[in-house]
Amino acid sequence: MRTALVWFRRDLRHFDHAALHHALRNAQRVYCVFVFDRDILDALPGRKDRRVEFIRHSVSELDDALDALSRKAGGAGAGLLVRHDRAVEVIPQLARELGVDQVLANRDYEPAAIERDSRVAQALADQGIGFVDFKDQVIFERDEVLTQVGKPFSVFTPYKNAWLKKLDAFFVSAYPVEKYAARLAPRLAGEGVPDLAALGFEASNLAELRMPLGMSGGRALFDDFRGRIDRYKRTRDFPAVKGVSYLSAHLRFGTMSVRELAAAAWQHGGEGAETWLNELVWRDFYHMILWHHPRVVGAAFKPEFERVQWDDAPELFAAWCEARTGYPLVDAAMRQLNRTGYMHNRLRMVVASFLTKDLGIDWRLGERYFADQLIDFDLAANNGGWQWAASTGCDAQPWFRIFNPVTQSERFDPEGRFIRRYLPELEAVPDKFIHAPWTMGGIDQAAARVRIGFDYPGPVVDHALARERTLARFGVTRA
DNA sequence: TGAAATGTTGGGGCG
DNA sequence: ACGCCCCAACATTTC
Repeated sequence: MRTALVWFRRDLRHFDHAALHHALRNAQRVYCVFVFDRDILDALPGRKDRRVEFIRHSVSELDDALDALSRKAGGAGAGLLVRHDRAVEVIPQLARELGVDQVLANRDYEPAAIERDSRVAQALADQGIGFVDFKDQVIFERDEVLTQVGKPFSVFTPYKNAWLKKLDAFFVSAYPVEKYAARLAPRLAGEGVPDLAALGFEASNLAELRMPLGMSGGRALFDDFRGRIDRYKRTRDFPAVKGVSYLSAHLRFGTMSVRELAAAAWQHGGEGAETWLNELVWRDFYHMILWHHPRVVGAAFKPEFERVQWDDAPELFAAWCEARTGYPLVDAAMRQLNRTGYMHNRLRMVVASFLTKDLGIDWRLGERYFADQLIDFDLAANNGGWQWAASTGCDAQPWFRIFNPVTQSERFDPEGRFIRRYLPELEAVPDKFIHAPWTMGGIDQAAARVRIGFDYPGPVVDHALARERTLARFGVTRA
């Protein structure tokens, strides 16, 4: 192979990169491209989108990093080709213009991406250009971890056991790119990373959030987390505490390498690191499930749950989205999501349980809302998480397991610190009432300077009543 | 990666 | 001292 084109998608880094590694090793000249795909961008719900900014920033950092990588290896510098177009058209066109022999990319397991890649591969094949893809974004993919009878797992724990048993240094070793980096093609004249406006977007509040972006941001977050990983198991469920890694968006966009993270956790050992590694296994699990069962996009994994009749309750759904359910932990969580594009994982479970089991609303509506809002949105993990909470998924929680939003609040935000961070109107409410402020009498409300039903809503549903309705609703799955 | 209802046990108050 | 009752604490079952 003489020349190659590496197509970056959700792997926005210049290190430990499967496709880049293979391209540099096997071709004499390697071009790199990123496409702001109009098929994706044009379908986004708004013209302010934190993800587009995250990507744009990360692409820009990648562009610089490729240049530095080339120079360090004695090359003449390099850069990323950036296009704002339909990927299905521009990739084959660019490959032809550059005269490459092969296009290389890292595998994506989402149905739409599989369809896109197969169309690109066909168009390339028509021009006599090869297309190859590599495992990069997970540790084990597709059929790599199977049951003893050779079938894909649908229960997490045995999957995890098999996954851990199979793990060894080989599967987490990095794909080095330094040795042949001088083969990166020199930067072409007139190339550059478009600004946000050129992409048709406006600035969101991402800059004020001071979220660490790009490879450097992922690195900084991981360096910080390594110092806390031993406490992960004890602290991860408390949203007011800095207990989790905050690396989800970096795993989503590949600004960190999952191999490096898994290797570090594996080598570190101890219950904190093991618990965190477990979360990376969940990620592999849901990607594996999505690849084997693409029908979970839009349908319950367990068919009998398609019989569940969800309520059509647009007012309640709006109250959930807009953080005015009257349950402080739910509302604080939804405000965190709306304001930052992120939500703590414990709270994702709480609000998902609340939407499906307290409000009786179809999990697909919640899934779609998260898909629109989350900066770390990943189809496989989001769908898996929602179906888990709604009890419709593989290895989901049992349908009669219904979170009590007040108990969850008492348990995981005992002093209401997280609640007050996002609901300043409850600032002066005493701890005793912070989880269920509607239980305050007039005197207490006056003392707390909040009028329930005016400054802060009363509960939109009664939990005990909603629980009974949900048990009845799910009864249809029995027979 | 629950919660609520129901069942059991045992200490202490009390006639 | 004894039995009875209450009820908190814990365990088990059910959804």
